[in-house]
Amino acid sequence: MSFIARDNLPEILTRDICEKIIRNELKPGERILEAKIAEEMGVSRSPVRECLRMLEKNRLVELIPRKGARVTEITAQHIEWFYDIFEALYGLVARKAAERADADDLGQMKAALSKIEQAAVKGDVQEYYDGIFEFAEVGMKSARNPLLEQTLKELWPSNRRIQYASLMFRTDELRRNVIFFRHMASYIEQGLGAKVEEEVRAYARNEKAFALKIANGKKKD
Amino acid sequence: MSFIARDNLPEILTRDICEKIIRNELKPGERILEAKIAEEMGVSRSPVRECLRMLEKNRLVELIPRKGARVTEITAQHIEWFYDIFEALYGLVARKAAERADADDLGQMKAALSKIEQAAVKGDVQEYYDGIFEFAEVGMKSARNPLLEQTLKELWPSNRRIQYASLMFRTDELRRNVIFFRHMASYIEQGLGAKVEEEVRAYARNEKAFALKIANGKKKD
DNA sequence: AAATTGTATACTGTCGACAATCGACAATGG
DNA sequence: CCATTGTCGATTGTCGACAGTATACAATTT
Repeated sequence: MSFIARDNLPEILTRDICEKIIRNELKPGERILEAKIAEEMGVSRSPVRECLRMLEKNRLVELIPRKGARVTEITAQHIEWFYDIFEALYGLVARKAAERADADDLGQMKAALSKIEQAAVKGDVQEYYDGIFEFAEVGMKSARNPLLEQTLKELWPSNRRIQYASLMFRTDELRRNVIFFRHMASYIEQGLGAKVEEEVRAYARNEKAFALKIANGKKKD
Repeated sequence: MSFIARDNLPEILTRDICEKIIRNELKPGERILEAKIAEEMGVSRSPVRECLRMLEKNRLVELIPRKGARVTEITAQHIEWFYDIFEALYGLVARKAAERADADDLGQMKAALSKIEQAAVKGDVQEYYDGIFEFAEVGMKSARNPLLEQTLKELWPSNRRIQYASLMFRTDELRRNVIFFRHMASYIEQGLGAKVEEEVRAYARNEKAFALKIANGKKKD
């Protein structure tokens, strides 16, 4: 009765390295050697290569032909670039979700919302972020655009990477941000597309400003 | 003195298959067998596998673990999904381009514009599309957001695939669309971000409607 | 000493072979 | 006759080996 994860090797490797990059254990600019990873994980280079392609799709590594893989940089500029796209795409998600969410979607959204609220009260940053991603996931599902969903999910690791840096500075912000989510859920329920879109965009700009403040605040490290 | 293309194998394969999918020589839903491609192209399966990952990034094939690759479907829904994203992201490109384009950018943009205008007059659809993509490329460069650029370029093959279907129906439309591009160029030059953005979004909605009309017009085929 | 060339070596790119898995169809039992 | 299980062929997943290329460093020249 073995419950061996029947996930394939490349995905396991990807998750592992992904996490290391997000947690900044693998530093920006650092080289990733196929053979080294392969040996560390006890597999051959083939699955490692596929894993690197996936990480490239997630913008966590940069693949240069015949030169190998490097962990991507993440400067203030990168953060700006990311959030500008974030704003546009989640704005779209929000608007469409308001148009198309059904009762089931709304139920899940409220569940995610209360998770966020409780986490904010407790000051549990980890659970707070879990809740946010859950909320976002329901939103994407409600928007009924799988291509958009896929595109955003590929950016998800970048998002987590950016947020990770500001995790410990966040505790005070949580309560303020909860308000955004309440508004979003409410507007979506009422089908107010334009309003949610603006709410989400405002949230994105807010997040961007916060992430930039942190990034600039610690030039060292 | 051999002028062998020193591009790597995977890219050559990718271009080849990419073109076949766009031209509908490989049909939606059709399976792509690694071994078959490998033999046809006289290479081993390794480069073919990498090529398939790239095609997946471009949304031209779908990769299902242990089941292989299939050419993605492209229904009216897919077209809607695509253009909704197109509208949001190119809207962003346009706005940022208006903020950031320099004299050099504007020069290149005008060159692309006159290429488009001439092609429209001649009714040369191929050159028209070349011009459009050139215009879009300058726009993306001007927007100074490499992440956005990368994201959009990954969607580029999908764009071409959708357009390909309507290529032959387009001749009349060209002149009308040229007006859009004139406006865009002009607004960008004047730095009118909000105006270009709206112009681009209108253009996207226009394209979407056209592509949908074609797609619905020929349920057969 | 600075610039250039040569050379070793550490990688990535590609290959062919083998293992694991899936799907279809046949065999078996109810 | 239907459902279940077994088997086979086709196809993907993984591997280790070798080929080819970039990089760092030493040797050579100016």
